Amino acid sequence: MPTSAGERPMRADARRNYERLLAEAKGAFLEHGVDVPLEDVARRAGVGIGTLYRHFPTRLALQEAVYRDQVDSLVAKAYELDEALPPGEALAAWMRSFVESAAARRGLMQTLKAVIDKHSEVFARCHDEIREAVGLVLARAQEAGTVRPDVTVSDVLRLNHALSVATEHAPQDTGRLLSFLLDGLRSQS
Amino acid sequence: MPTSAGERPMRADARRNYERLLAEAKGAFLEHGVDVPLEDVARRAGVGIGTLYRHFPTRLALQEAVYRDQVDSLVAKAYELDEALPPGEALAAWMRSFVESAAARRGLMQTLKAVIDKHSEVFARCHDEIREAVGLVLARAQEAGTVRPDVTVSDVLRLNHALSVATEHAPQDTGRLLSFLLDGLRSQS
DNA sequence: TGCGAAACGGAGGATACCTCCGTATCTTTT
DNA sequence: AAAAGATACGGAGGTATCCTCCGTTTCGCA
Repeated sequence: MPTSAGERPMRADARRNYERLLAEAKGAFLEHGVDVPLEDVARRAGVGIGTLYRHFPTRLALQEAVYRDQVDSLVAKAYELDEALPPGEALAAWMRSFVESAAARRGLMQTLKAVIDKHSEVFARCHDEIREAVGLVLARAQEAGTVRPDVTVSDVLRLNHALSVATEHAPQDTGRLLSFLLDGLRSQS
Repeated sequence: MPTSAGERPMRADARRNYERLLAEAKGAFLEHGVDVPLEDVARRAGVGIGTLYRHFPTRLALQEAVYRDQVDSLVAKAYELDEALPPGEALAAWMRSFVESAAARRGLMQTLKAVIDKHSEVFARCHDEIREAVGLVLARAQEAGTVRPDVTVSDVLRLNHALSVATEHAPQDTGRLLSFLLDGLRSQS
């Protein structure tokens, strides 16, 4: 969100730079991993390093911002699948798409974890949004009987993350492992 | 292993320094994470930075060496549980102990992953040992019918790792998530 | 158009990495 | 036991990246 929270709108140049930085950071992270020198990101965006640090005081702040886009699209996906599929199938489909999209974003899963563990404010917002979306899909799956009732939203998110990390460099195994996991979530033991 | 592979034994001072470095690295990783400055490790061990780099040319090499100890004890644990428990239960017990011990070693799970992905030689040795141990336990569980036959050793290791990373900072959820996972490995769908 | 606020940029101090080579220590030989 | 040769040590210093600080520039409002 390129406006200072609740205050007057950003100046035009500031907003422009913020957006260019975000876009270039996303590209740079994908190309060179999340440890790419921040000076490179600044150069790609055509701004000074000082400007980068003003907008994103830490590396994690920049990673969070990039990450936020992905959360948004996962949230949208959850609602979309909820409408498109029968209640018993949407959760599995969403988890599949989560894990697949994670595979394309190298290193960002570790960032996600760092963010989760840090209880950051940025994450808190994403957190609520994604919990709400996944909560909806999960509840329907449980009503439909395809997921046992004692599974929580946190469980789903955590397991998704776990699987993403594990198969980051072994995408061919992702499907099998996810299906084991889904079986586990289904069975009433 | 503080002897140069297959060649003449290390000089006494070299061996001493190697061992001190390893011990201090283990401590420093636990206290400050695996990103602790290597100069600190060298200082703690009472050697120069050059000595550290001679024994461990990269950070990963040092992490691998520390990690190796843990693999050894997990391998031992697998054989131990195989003897102590009925065949259907040893695998679950081993996975439980893996995940629990991982929780105590912050950051090292990420190292494990880096090592796995790198196909390093050091890992290759550990790899064989642990695959053999887990393979034994897994095969018995499959014979006993508590694990479906299409689960592989890689699956078990990968899932273990995933869970360890995911619950590194949420140990209270570890048990539940693992039990979901085990249910998934058991059910024939 | 002019002025104050906001943002920019990059120099530079600090930290960490890692190599290189003169010095010190150990081991073997006589 | 002493010397020679092999091996290992240590840390100075070049390089890379981080991140702050502040003089300069740009923007927006009146």
